[in-house]
Amino acid sequence: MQPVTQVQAETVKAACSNCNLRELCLPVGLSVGELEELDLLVAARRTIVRGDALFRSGDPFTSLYAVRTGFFKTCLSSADGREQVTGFQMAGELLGLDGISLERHVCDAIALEDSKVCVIPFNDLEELSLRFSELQRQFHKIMSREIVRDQGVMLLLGSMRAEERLAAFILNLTQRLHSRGFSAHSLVLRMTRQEIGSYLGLKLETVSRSFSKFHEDGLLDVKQRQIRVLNEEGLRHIVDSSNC
Amino acid sequence: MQPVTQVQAETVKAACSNCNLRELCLPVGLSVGELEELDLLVAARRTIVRGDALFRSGDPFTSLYAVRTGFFKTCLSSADGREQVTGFQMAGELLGLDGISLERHVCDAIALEDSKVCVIPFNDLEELSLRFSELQRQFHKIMSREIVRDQGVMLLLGSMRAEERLAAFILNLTQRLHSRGFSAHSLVLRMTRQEIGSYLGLKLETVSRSFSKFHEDGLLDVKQRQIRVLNEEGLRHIVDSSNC
DNA sequence: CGGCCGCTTTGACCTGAATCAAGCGAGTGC
DNA sequence: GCACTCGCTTGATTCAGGTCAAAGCGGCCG
Repeated sequence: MQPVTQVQAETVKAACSNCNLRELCLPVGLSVGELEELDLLVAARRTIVRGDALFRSGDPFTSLYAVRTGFFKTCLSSADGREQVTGFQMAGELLGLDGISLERHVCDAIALEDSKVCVIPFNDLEELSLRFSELQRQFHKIMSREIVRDQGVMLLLGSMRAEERLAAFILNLTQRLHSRGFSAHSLVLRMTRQEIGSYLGLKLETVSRSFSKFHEDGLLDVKQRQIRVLNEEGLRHIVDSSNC
Repeated sequence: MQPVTQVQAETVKAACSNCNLRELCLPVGLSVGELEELDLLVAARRTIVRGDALFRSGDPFTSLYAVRTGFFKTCLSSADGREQVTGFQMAGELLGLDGISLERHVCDAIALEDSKVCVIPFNDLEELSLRFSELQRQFHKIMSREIVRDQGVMLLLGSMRAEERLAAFILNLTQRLHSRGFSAHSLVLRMTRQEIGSYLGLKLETVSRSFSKFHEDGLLDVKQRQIRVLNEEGLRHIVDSSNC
């Protein structure tokens, strides 16, 4: 089996076909044969140390990146210096979709902890998805999911109040962590209050105060970045109790 | 030429290959032969009268829609009754991308004036784009553009003040209308203050007050829904004068 | 060990936008 | 032509969240 023997140890371990993230990532629904071809395509890995950029706004777009381990933020900087965190990405999530449109990235992707990504050369991916309709379909679903996610954030930013936003954010994080095999109740925030605030359209003080409020109300245990959800139902109730 | 003779008069007129929107729409970059195949695919048109839905949240997803004439809003309704307008679409823009992910639409698309759309069966589109890499590429770019657009809205909602949001909105509308051959200075709003407010995360009174302010300051001529941009540079200055 | 620095919390105060309320204007139907 | 409705404007008031300021908490490095 040439394809396997010619790659290095780390790479073999990281192949899509035996990656424990494959049910969350691009390979969903692919056959064994298709997976093997995808393995060939996703040859390169990259390690990004905390604080470094995977790509920056203006960089030529060549590849998509699948997060293997670690945690990222994406942020948009407008001409006048405004910065908006547009998302946080964890294992199994795809980065770089923004770049397809203009063949340049339009946002920055910054590692919030030491991270590893699989590099997916986009031309190769497009070519492969000309042959594998399942891959094409899965890729379209991923892009569409991103659009739906963004619209959800628009709903949050456009119509929720501070505590509702934070509650929704925490629930979203725990749910995503849970589906990756982590606890549904305990989490360690990888981002600052500032970054949470930017994402949620709030100032860091407001984020901090809302955390304190949740703590007082027995919904959360908050110790700096260590969060423990004590009353998930209560959080859920905050999110959709708004206009009643 | 069978393909042409077998379709009806209206349809011939509306074929992608001689549609005046083709430079804005899906066919960008396609060859003549590819365009002809696309014509066959986009067989159906639909007329939607003002106030009616093209699709609604929960509807099974079967097709994308390209706006031929008219004007739409898309809006997301959350479980608890919140409503958020997530976008306004005009000629040449694609509707329905949200549905790919779950094979159901997750938002409503409502016609704000009597409108016509081309119906693009999604399975056929995916199949055709297995054969035409240019079509596939163009489709990916359109999806990516939508992601970038949504992130721009997130920036707006997350970090701009009321008047900045409205100024950005007006500039965006005029720019899109202009690139469709309309005046860059005069426009007729197809949506209510309420709908603008929902899109911008503001209450209708705030939208109205901001319009009045722009009028006082000589930036706009506002007569109900008739808008005339008097000082585009001034509007632009408002948008990016925020945090200086 | 001690001091520095970045992040977070908390308090006091301020303000931009929401809310509440009234009236206007333009279409629409009778 | 008149009443009705719907959307828009404008004013008065309120309040959620922003701003400014100070102090606490770790972690890191010399």
